[in-house]
Amino acid sequence: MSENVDSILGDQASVPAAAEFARRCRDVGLADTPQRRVIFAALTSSKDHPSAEVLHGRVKERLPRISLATVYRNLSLFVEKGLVDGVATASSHARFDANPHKHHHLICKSCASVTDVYSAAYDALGVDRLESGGFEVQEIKVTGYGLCPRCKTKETNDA
Amino acid sequence: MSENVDSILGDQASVPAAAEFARRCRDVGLADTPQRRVIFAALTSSKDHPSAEVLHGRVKERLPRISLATVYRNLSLFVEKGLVDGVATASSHARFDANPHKHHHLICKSCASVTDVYSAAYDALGVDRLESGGFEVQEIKVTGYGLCPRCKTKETNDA
DNA sequence: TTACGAATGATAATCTTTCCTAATCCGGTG
DNA sequence: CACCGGATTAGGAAAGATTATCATTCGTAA
Repeated sequence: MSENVDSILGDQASVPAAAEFARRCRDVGLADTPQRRVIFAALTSSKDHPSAEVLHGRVKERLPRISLATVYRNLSLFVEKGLVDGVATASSHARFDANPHKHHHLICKSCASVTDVYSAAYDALGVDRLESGGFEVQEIKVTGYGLCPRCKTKETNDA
Repeated sequence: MSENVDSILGDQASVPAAAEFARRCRDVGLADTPQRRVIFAALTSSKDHPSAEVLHGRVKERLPRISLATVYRNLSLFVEKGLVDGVATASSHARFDANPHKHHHLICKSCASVTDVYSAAYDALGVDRLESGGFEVQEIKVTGYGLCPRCKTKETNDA
């Protein structure tokens, strides 16, 4: 493991950033590995929103032997632990409904079930409260993540 | 094509529903095919939010020869045309950022680019305006879909 | 430094999308 | 109401993307 892991962030920032990352890993119960340092650093220095594959390409410049699976695995872990933010753009692994009324969704983090919800308060805000920088917003989706009633009681009993 | 396409919805409802579906297809420029009728009917009669694969299983009871690709293709078309609603539950085809500030996303329907946005108005509403039926909401994501500045000017020129 | 649990890399399995060709749908005609 | 022609669609297979598995290596705390 001889690559200079930190230089992605630039040499001044690298040492504090590495220490900060190590601390955040410890906080959420993840080991501080070179691969994770590089993945996180590459994402931090990305201005776009790269996909796992694109990020893998960037990371490989520093760690040529890193596996694509490692990138997928850790991005997903980072999202789960709240270290990074993920957006699903395409329809993959999607779930569908034909409910014709305007509604939003609640997704259970534990069992992945989906529930329809209605919220006049959110609908009232509308599109223009989210527009910025010339982006024309046509539709807004609000999604809540948490625990469905069934999983909530289950978690309580486990603890 | 001898299967009884409409009976999924029950015999009383079937005839009006079929005509209604044909009309909606015409409105959005899609041909009215047996496969689409069955897919849509199966989704309409589903109380859960089935995935493409699950729905394919249900549809196959009526059209045993229907291809999984057809189900994926048409669900995606239905979402695009607004006939049904889709939710991305897993991380597939996801895009990532390490922006540590609370933010939401704008997704361009044309080029799929992702932009960060901040909205005090939406953040102010908070979690409880979306809770219902005992679901414990821990986090809310607001996503806007539309046209980014670059694609907006492009569309204008095309038309 | 050691020992144990966790993470990586490689590959296989799974899921989703795309491509290509033959069949089907739709509007206008006879 | 059956038929024709152009455009759209379905099926099947192949490509692409994501996830799971497993032996080996690594990180961490004592």
